[in-house]
Amino acid sequence: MAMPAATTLLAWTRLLRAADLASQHCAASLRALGLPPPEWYDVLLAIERGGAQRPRDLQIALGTEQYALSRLVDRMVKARLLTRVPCADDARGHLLHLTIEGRAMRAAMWPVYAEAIDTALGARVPEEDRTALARLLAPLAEPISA
Amino acid sequence: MAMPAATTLLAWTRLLRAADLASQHCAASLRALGLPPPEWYDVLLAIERGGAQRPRDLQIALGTEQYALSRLVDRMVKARLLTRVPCADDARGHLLHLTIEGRAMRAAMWPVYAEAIDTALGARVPEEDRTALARLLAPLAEPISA
DNA sequence: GTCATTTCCATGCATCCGCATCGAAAGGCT
DNA sequence: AGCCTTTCGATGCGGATGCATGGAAATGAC
Repeated sequence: MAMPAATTLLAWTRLLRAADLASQHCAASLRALGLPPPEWYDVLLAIERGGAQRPRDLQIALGTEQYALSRLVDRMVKARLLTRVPCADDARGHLLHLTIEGRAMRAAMWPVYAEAIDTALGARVPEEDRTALARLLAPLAEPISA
Repeated sequence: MAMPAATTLLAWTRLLRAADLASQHCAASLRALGLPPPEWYDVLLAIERGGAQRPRDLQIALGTEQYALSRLVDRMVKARLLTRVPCADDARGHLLHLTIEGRAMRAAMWPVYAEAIDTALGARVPEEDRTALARLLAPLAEPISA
């Protein structure tokens, strides 16, 4: 029945609550300005940094579900931020390229996204504690049962 | 443009990733045994601990959106775990009572929920670090802009 | 009392998610 | 070559979410 230790329960509830509040705040900030949700930014950034990629690669990098990414890409293509280009060496897949508007959108989102992150996290935890927090969270940011 | 500090970005990504992995694991564990999702447990526990409550109280205690809770309660009533009882002193609302099955369900969920929490968190972070983690997360678990 | 405001909860509608499954191509085996 | 298995990505369908709004009761101002 493995009753978790009290410290485990406390860390658990705070972890979930903190992440929920933070991501809520971030999504709300973007939405308030008519900008797309955070996931869009993550996709745009990943492609801008890593160059054109295949859905599978993005899926792994971003930790999303396969079908979720597939549909997210659908929406972003429809919004003309991404294009699907047939893949030369694998006819099953395709490469995701940023459009000009895609780059522009990422640039437009960044200040808002950054500000939201700083309000939700940076401004509420001193530098030293943020470092410690990142260190303590490191093992938890790895896939479970590793 | 408030470019967040590097430590802020690192803590940010790990916080979101860690919480996502943890809650995914927990939801998956329950689902694998045909049990309801974690939110149901939280509602059942809150009522079992605090006695019959009004939706508004639960909403605040659990940090959910008003409409989300309303529909969550709908589902739980339909599943016969909860009953809505007219409220004597306020005809707008009602009190949420646990049914026998509600109590039984909470009891049935707990071992699985507990095991999942321990696997996702307790077993991956030593006691000392969990304490530190809880302390560092404390400010972030409070509503933003407070 | 009357009327405006606020609180409490539900719901229509569009979107999004989760699960299972599918078709198609690639890779492996004999 | 032929066939089986694995990988890649999309999608049908039911259900959940978010947003806005609705209606009804309570509260407050006068």
